[in-house]
Amino acid sequence: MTVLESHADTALSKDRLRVWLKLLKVTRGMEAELRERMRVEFGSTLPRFDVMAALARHPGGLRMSGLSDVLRVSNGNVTGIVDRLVAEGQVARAQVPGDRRAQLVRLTPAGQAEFLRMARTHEAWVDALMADLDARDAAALLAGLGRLDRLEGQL
Amino acid sequence: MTVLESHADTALSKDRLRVWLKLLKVTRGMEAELRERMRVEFGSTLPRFDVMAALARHPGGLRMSGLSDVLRVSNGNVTGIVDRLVAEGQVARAQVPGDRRAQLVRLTPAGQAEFLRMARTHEAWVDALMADLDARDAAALLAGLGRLDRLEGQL
DNA sequence: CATGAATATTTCAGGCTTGAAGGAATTTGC
DNA sequence: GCAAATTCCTTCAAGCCTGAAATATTCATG
Repeated sequence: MTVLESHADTALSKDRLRVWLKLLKVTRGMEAELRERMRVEFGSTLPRFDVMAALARHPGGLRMSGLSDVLRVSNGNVTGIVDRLVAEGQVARAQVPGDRRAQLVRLTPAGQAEFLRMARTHEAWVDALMADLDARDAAALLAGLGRLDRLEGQL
Repeated sequence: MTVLESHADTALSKDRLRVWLKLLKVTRGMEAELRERMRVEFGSTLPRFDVMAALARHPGGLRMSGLSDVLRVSNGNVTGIVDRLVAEGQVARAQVPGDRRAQLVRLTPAGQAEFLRMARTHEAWVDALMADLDARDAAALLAGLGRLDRLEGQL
């Protein structure tokens, strides 16, 4: 950091703030659109879809705390979402042999089928929402976002 | 769109999905960090800060529906947040002369002072969280995000 | 001017989210 | 083997958020 940058409110500071505001705007906008479509098309929600996606990537199942870690969401939150998925029959809880505290959560066959249906559609939605992005734009965004992602980990 | 791109799951599709997932991860991560700091440092929240920021940019005040438009949040949501800000003394509701349906919401002097304090700190937090971003990165991100922002408006 | 349409806001149910507190089971250290 | 610390999960209060319904007021039109 040079002397010229050592005070707040440099041009760079302002640009970073602008990036943050745009990041928020774009992410919230896309999320709102995807949430609405999820609701109308599947009668589901993004958090439920996220849980199912995590379970789909772990065919052996995940513990509640495993879900909490993977999704970076509080434990209590996972409890509520899994409760609803169980009520819908998309997911099942099972005992963990050696540990009576833990629960293993797995997609049911119905949940697996439904997830595949949702995942394909969801991917197409994202693709359409990002239609303006060519391979170059995507690479540039991934690079920039990668920097932000790395820095956060350090906190 | 060329013939090669006319089926789902092209490399570009995958890249777009990757961008979306990273966007979500970075935004959620930063938001969680900012939320926590807002809570600890100011006993406040991002939604309340957003409302105050909108009002700070409109010294004449905003109607409830104006806030709803600017923040892109539902009407009912604004009601609750403004209720809390009123209870805290940061914001006041006033009658609109010609229209007894409407409410004009304004920052109180205390709310204005508190907002300035929060805004300065918030900007510094964002700056620090994005320390890895140089002017070039910021410009690239703004450009890429701008494309996503534009496309959404078309929905 | 009356009445039906449009507008501004609130209320509500349902769901997501957190942080904190609590209960149950396991692990650790002596 | 046992007490203390840790781990796993749930519960809870408070807040945010949406979409839909209800209320109140204003506008438009005949």
